[in-house]
Amino acid sequence: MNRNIIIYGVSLGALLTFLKWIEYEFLVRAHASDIYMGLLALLFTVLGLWMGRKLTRKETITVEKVVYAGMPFQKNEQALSELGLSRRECEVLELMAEGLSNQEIADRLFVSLHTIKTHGANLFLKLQVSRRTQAVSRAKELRLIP
Amino acid sequence: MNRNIIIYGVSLGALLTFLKWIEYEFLVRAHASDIYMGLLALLFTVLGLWMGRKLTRKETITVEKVVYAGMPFQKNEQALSELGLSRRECEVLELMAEGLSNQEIADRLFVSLHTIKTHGANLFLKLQVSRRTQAVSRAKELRLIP
DNA sequence: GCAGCGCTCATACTTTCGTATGAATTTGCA
DNA sequence: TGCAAATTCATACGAAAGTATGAGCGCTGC
Repeated sequence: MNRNIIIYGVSLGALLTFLKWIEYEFLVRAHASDIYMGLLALLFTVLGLWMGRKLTRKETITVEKVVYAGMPFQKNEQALSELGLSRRECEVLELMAEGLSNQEIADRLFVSLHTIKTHGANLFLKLQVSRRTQAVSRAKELRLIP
Repeated sequence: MNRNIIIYGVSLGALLTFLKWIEYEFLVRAHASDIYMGLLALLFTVLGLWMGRKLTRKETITVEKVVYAGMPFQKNEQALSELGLSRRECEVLELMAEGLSNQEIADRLFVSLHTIKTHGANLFLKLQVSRRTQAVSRAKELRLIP
């Protein structure tokens, strides 16, 4: 186990956490009273990044190695954009991963069963699979879902 | 997305990082000059745990969900024996998680499609689900599969 | 021995899933 | 504003999955 990677893991974890917090707090709930929590997360980020910089002058590491090293799940946005998955397709994929049937997904998203089937077909095409379980398995590989 | 879980994830991540650092530094390399790095990791840990406590006063979350959200997989043998899954059922479950169809599983295990369906039915009964995707999702929750 | 369990296979039926194809509507962006 | 992409809905059919039920075989412990 490389210590540099460990420390970098913490810093990246904190950074990603902060970004997620920003997204959630400012775009979804907008509870101003909790802002200081975000600032603390920012502090985490800065400290972590500083430590990471200090410790990795000599060695360069890949991001993949770190994200898997015990940190909370972070979606692989690059793979996501490369695949060209749309917002709705991602939602369907996540619900598929929870084990919901097409009908249940349709009810959850307030659309028809046909729509979910269409999204599913496009999803399978983009992920190059032919069944929902394969899609979930592949999406996990690509870190599109936890 | 639950913010509490995110923050808890960071704090636990930091804690685990710290423990790993301890293990590495004191048991493997023992470089006394780098101790302040460990202290910073400890600071991370304390801050993270404090934030986690502060943010989870109202809601309680299970530790399992967080600790295993990126840790190396270890099969939950206790849950396995409590459910009473047989060896064959476990094999089928694992192959289901890989996204294989019943027919493919049958071919892989050199048995008939009927057998796999029977195993599947028993599996769903024991896991209290009704579809393979749900079974995989549930098995992941119970840490029967990675 | 034999009862119990796991594994196997089978038939028959229902449900869900996946594919093919077409089309209307909405949305994001140049 | 206009076009491309995304989203939505639909019909129809074949494939896969799931349920119900029954039964034979081999191993293990009492």
